[in-house]
Amino acid sequence: MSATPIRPSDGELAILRVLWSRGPSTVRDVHTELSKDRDMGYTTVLKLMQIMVEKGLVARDERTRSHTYRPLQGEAETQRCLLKELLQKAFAGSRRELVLQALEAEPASAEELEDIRKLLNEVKGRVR
Amino acid sequence: MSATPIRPSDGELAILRVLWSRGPSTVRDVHTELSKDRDMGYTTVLKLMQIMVEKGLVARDERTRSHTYRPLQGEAETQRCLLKELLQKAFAGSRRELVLQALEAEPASAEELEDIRKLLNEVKGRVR
DNA sequence: GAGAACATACGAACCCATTCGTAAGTTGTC
DNA sequence: GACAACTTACGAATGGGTTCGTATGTTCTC
Repeated sequence: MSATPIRPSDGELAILRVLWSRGPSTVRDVHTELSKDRDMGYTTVLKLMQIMVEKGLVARDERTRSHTYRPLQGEAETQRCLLKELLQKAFAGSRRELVLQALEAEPASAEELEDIRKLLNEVKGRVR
Repeated sequence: MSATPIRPSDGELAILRVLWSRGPSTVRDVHTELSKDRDMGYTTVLKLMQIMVEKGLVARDERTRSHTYRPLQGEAETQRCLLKELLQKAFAGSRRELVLQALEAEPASAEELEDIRKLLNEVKGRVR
């Protein structure tokens, strides 16, 4: 049983994504990774990660000189949390509408649709 | 051809939802409607709607004493805008993952899944 | 016409997320 | 040991969104 996931801010989410893909990392690691996209200072990332510790989004191992951080909630879990929020705020809770707009957001390719159809069957199999 | 939709904030989205469902409305209308859920002052809604005019989210008709406001972008359009943003920020652009987590966010009922399956077929028909 | 009720306008305060400069401590190198 | 490189800690500025008090003007009612 896990606690209800904490909703990360945009910046926090970006950091979490690095941690999910890289595994436990130092501030330097994360900063290096994020610097590929945006341009941000080292201490900015540090500060953000410190805040994330307070919030309980990540845990910090201080045994090494450069502290290493690891995520405390999973990627799927966090995605569902964010999705659920958007579902309520913008779709009045209608998942059908959400999926519809997700598919129409940009023209979907035939493969993509086929892929999702398979997915649907799997989920369906689990329900009955 | 319409301009790219403007991303509304949470408060703005709540107001837009009222306008979409009620049609052109006054500040009083919107405030009355929103008050059913949250507890917010009249001038708060007014201020927010004034800002929305500046942003180009709504248009204001000042011919009547109580100005009436109407949305300048559609609901589906706005939903896609928000969804697209989340898709990039939390799902690395993978719509498959997004749909998966949407379906697993809460146990989906069999009807709901069937509903979405039909939806998928429709979209599919449009592609080929 | 006086007063109540209602409308808009606007400035100020507040919260949260983000950003970064600077200080201070640790490690490593010569 | 001195200096460079690196690390964490922390305070402060900034910006967007939200909230609301107050001022001011208009309409309605008696």
